[in-house]
Amino acid sequence: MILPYSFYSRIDVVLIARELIGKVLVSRFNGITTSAVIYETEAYNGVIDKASHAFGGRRTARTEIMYRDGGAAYVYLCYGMHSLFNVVTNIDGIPHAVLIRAIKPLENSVDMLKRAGKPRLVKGIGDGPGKAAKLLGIHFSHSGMSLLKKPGPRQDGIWIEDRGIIVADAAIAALPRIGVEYAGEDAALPYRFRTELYEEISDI
DNA sequence: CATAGGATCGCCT
DNA sequence: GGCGATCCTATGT
Repeated sequence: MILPYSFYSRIDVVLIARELIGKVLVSRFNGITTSAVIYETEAYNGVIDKASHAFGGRRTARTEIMYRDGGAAYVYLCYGMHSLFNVVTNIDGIPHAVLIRAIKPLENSVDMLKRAGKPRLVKGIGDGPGKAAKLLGIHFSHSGMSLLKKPGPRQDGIWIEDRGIIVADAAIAALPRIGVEYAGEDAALPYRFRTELYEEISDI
């Protein structure tokens, strides 16, 4: 089933980041539907989180998306070349987000390989936030799209499904986030979640 | 208007 | 492990 508003609108972005492990991220662009299992995420805890783009209540044209009601895509350009895909959580006015850091291709991997410019599936193909977004064809111009409804077969869209995959807490490591050294004491918070279960390229 | 720097990646050694 | 790519975004004058 597609994850509903009630999943995204909750107050605990760290819990949501953990629960997104094992969920299936799906995109449909130009009639091509691709999907992948999420196996690494990071929580960004709004205005009190020094690592967040919304720290201190900062509002700009870019970060405005994060202040929206839960269930929207926040996609931004990093290092001038990588689109990084985030899920907006919490309710209108509270800028929580979860960065999707790693995915394992599921359906239509051939199309994902084309996007990645790779000849075949290899370990690590979707390991990294820039690579994950690229595999699914997600671009920073898609920032603000709703994740709450499946598009029609000819419509573009991004959504997340729960397909009943259960990942035990014991299989999920809580780690410090990557690339946020500037965030002072918040850099050490265990807001990154990762499981090794989907790192290998094989059937699920 | 000018500028510094970034929630990264891939290739090189 | 080091470095260059590459350009938007935020901030400051």
